[in-house]
Amino acid sequence: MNQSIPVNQMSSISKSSCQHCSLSNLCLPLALDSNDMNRLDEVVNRDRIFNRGEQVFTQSTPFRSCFAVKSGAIKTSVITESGDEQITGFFMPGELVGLDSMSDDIHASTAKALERTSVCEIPVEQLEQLAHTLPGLQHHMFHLMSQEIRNSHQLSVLLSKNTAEERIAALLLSLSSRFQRRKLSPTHFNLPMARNDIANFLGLAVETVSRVFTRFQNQGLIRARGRDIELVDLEALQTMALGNAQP
Amino acid sequence: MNQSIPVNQMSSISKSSCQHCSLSNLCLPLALDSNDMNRLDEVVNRDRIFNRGEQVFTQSTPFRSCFAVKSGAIKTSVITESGDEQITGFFMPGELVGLDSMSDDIHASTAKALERTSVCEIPVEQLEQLAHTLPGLQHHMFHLMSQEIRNSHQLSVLLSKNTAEERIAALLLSLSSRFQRRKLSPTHFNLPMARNDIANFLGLAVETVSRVFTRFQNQGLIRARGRDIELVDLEALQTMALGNAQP
DNA sequence: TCGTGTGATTGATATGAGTCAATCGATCCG
DNA sequence: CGGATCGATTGACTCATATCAATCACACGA
Repeated sequence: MNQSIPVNQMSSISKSSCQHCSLSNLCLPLALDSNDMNRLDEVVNRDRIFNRGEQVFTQSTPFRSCFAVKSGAIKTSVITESGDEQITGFFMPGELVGLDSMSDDIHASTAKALERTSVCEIPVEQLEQLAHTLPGLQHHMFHLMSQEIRNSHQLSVLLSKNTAEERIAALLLSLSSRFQRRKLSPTHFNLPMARNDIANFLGLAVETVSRVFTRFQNQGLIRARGRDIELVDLEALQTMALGNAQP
Repeated sequence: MNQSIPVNQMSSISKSSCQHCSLSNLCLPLALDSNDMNRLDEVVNRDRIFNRGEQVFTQSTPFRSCFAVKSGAIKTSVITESGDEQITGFFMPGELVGLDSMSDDIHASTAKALERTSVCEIPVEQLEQLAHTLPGLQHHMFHLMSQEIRNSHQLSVLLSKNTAEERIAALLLSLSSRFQRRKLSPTHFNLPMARNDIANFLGLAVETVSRVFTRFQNQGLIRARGRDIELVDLEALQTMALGNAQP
């Protein structure tokens, strides 16, 4: 159990340990001290690679693992009985995918790589066991899951209360702050997803998304060339995202 | 630790133990054997009563406890920065409220009693500790939270993909199945919430809700007099709720 | 180099649900 | 009992966004 690796050998595995992962301050290790991190290291199945469009897991198949995004991006979606897809989330590096099926036996959603993506696979059975041993990890898991609930509630608010413009402003700002957390530019980035995905996620038609993008561009709020996005007027976007505030 | 109560004394406390709660097969005890249930009993703050309209907890106040609904009903909602309310869920007896704030320090939502409601208060600190000791409870908590995520995703689907009629049909059926779980009539019940709440929850105007109710009534799908609802044609409602299935 | 396909944009039109406004019904209370 | 209040219903009109349809633009393989 305490088979930790001597320090002087660590550099050789730096790429494949939570300790040295550049995302350790965003991901699960966030909750652990270095001793406990080794325990986590032992159960993580590192560096699984998926190409754009490949499924990481599929709705209604047995649920065995959660996945932490290391690089790239993932979308999750549920397929309704009537056959249409609703994207339920976008996941960026450092974020944990699959929590909507925790302690269930089948996946409640499908996860698909939006671009070439590497993930760490964390078998649930061992994750639960570990969480049982390490109170900090259990606490963190609860935290992540409740955050996921709040995110989803936030989406519900967007969908039921906000206009197309407000929804898109909100999405752009959400992405922005997530890039910022990773020390990347919060104002200039590449959208990992297609217009279609944005539309689906926000409950809009693709055409509407397109129109809003050009409108934003004309108003000088953003500069967009395909997936290359520059947020020019953050302030204005923030006001926009807040919606029709009537005092 | 093993201070279980002799069997012959149990009846005297039947009203205030998880063991003898009629909801034990729906609620947290579901995950526990009778020994462990006593541990839970010790930390639960039983029989807190709230009158209609009273807040069980309030958004942005310190988060200390989750609440299990014993009787009555609760709605949870988030208030956006722009000041409007979005109801995020209705909670019926046997259901756990407050999971969206687990392991956070402030409440992410407000919970309000829809009618005279009694709840069991479960302090989170002790709940986490207990979950740490009892793997079954931890597992169940993960399960409940992931279920909450799925519910919220389901709501997102409704809000972004379905018409007013489909949303209302879906809500009625959801309530129906929850009454059924409690061995109550799945076809004849009293709505715990006002039209206004339904509208808010489903992202509709009150007027629309009203119109759909009367339309359903005219089509012979339901019989409604105020909050008294009878589901006359379950089949048709189910087809309706599935939405525009195009084969 | 040229199709060919996929995703994005733009325009014209239709519609589901929101908004505004009036009425109704029930409950409450002086 | 009669006025007041609150929730629910119904009607008339409006509007944001979907839908339908065409074009555009870029990437890719032959």
